[in-house]
Amino acid sequence: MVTMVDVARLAHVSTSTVSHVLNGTRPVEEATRRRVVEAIARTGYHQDAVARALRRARTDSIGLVVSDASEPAFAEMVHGVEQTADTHRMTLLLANSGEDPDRELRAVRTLLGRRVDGLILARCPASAPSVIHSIVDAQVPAVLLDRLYDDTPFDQVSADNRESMRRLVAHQLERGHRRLLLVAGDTRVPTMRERCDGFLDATADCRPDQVILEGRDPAERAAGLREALRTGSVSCVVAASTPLAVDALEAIRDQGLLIPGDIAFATFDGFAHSDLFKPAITTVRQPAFEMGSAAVNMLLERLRTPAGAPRMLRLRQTIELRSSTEDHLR
Amino acid sequence: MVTMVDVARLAHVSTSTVSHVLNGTRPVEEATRRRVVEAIARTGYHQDAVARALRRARTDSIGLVVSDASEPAFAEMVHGVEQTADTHRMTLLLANSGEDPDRELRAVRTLLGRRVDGLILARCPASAPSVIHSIVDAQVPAVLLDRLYDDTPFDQVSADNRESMRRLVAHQLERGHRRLLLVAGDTRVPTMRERCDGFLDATADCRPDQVILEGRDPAERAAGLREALRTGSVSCVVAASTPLAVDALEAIRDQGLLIPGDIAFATFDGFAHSDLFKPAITTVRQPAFEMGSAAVNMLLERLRTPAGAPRMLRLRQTIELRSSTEDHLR
DNA sequence: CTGTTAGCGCTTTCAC
DNA sequence: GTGAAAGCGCTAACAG
Repeated sequence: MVTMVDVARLAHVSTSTVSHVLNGTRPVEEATRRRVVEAIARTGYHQDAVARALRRARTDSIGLVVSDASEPAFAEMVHGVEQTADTHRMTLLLANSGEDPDRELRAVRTLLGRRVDGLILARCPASAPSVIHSIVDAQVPAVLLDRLYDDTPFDQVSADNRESMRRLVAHQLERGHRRLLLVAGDTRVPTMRERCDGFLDATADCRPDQVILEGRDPAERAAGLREALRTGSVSCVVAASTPLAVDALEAIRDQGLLIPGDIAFATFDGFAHSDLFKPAITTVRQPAFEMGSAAVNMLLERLRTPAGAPRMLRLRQTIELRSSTEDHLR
Repeated sequence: MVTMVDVARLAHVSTSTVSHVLNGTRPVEEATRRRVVEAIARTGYHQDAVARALRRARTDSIGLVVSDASEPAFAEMVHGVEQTADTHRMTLLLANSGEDPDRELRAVRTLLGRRVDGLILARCPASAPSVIHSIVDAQVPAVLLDRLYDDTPFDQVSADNRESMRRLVAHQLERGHRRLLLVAGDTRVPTMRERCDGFLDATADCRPDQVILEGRDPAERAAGLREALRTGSVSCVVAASTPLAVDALEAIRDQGLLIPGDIAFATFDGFAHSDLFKPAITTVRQPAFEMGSAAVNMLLERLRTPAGAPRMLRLRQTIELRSSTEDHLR
């Protein structure tokens, strides 16, 4: 392996000069500089980021732990994080907890051990408190992404889930729906909790018939859906996330019901290219890429100014109205 | 920061004993071991992976460079890579070239500088030859994923694109289609080239009317599609990837044509949850997750036994037949 | 079974 | 404007 020593020898300078040429950390006479650059080219030298990191005590890298890389919304966030990190010449270390608290803790510890300069975290339900302690102990800045918690000393980035759901449901109420079903999912997940609260906000006044289907077990959910749909006590279904929407759509299809003819339907996060397919589904869309991007920016800002109270950023979601909620079109 | 020296002092042993306890690299008397473990707990010590990597000259990490993280197929591959890397206690460094050769080269160099133990690469079109040179020079094992090249000394993992396309198109010919349109996309990308070749294989014998729409410019593609569809000279459209399918579906919709009534349609890679939406699209599905997984396994194997000829692995794709090609259902 | 010690390749004082 | 040298925290001979 070719090291700075080889370059220095060839250029008849010290390693410190090579280092300063490489990093532009102090003035170097043009002639010297040129000899060094030349020597680097001849030897094919490349800086060793590991040694550099050890010496400088920073790695120019950030760690990202997501709870479920297979969900499109998270994939987009990962993309946003990668892109923005790259812009700032930071390398991304990616880990996936798969919604498993143990794996999450292991991932966080691994990344801390690798001395990432900062950490971005979409925590999983039942996330261990030691995750937070580990990060605090390591004195590494972190930002929580999407899944927000009250009790943390960290910056946070999320979307206006509660308000978006309130508006979505309010709209359905305006259209005259009085028998609503919310497929709420695992409300231990803050995002889901917020969406659920938004639903309650919307229905608080006019108090329509409503069923809220909580719980994380898909089989149980399917049964609940079947039951609710069969009795015909529902005119509008709202799913709080894509996987929940899949379950709901399957149940609706299996029940032989038509959207929007028999039942109105809307979801959060949704599906790609909804405009190309039927039913075209009304969707509350997260600015997932931007959320990832914002998380990186917050992290880098915090790296510059470690002091100060934790910040919280809520990005606006957009409601894409489509024919699945246009039941007069039937 | 607490280091091994602190632990050693507290446990009244040398740092080498601490190291050996930590890594299990030599027998340590039970009483000593316990003292060390105790001291580690008391101090809250965590191994510094950076220092360790520098000393051992391996990082227990692998680098992944994908060409477009926003395509679902790639997102799945990333997921497969992450999962499998994690199983082997390897950390994943992720970079995204965004189909830009310069960014790709930069990403590869960055990852090599970080001394990844191996590299997985989905190269972009017009990928620079220096990408390969850099990797060879660094003597880092690599495996090419999805996008395959003849001229490389690396292991490769892909799918049987050519054969799958041949079968897909043969099926359409059997159904009586004689006016075919292939939306082939950027055939500089090997994957696209292979799919295109499979199309030619299938039509070689019976020589139906066929149009092959190549090119990477979306606007140009849209114009070509409009033209081909307007003249009514097409009874079956095949798209070679998801983005191409999007363009095609938009054109078909804008032309007021119905699938499968007016026109049969099939695509590669496709959309998530195709069974929930209309038109339900016949799709050749890549085992994307498995491809990522296989790439990691090949890489680790190569790490163990660096010698030997490059291997090539082709995973089987599956053809999911749906109603978009069932034109008798009209 | 355990300790001493020489670095891994780099950055950064400090001195000239 | 440049160089000498001291480590960053760890592993792995080597020696006992």
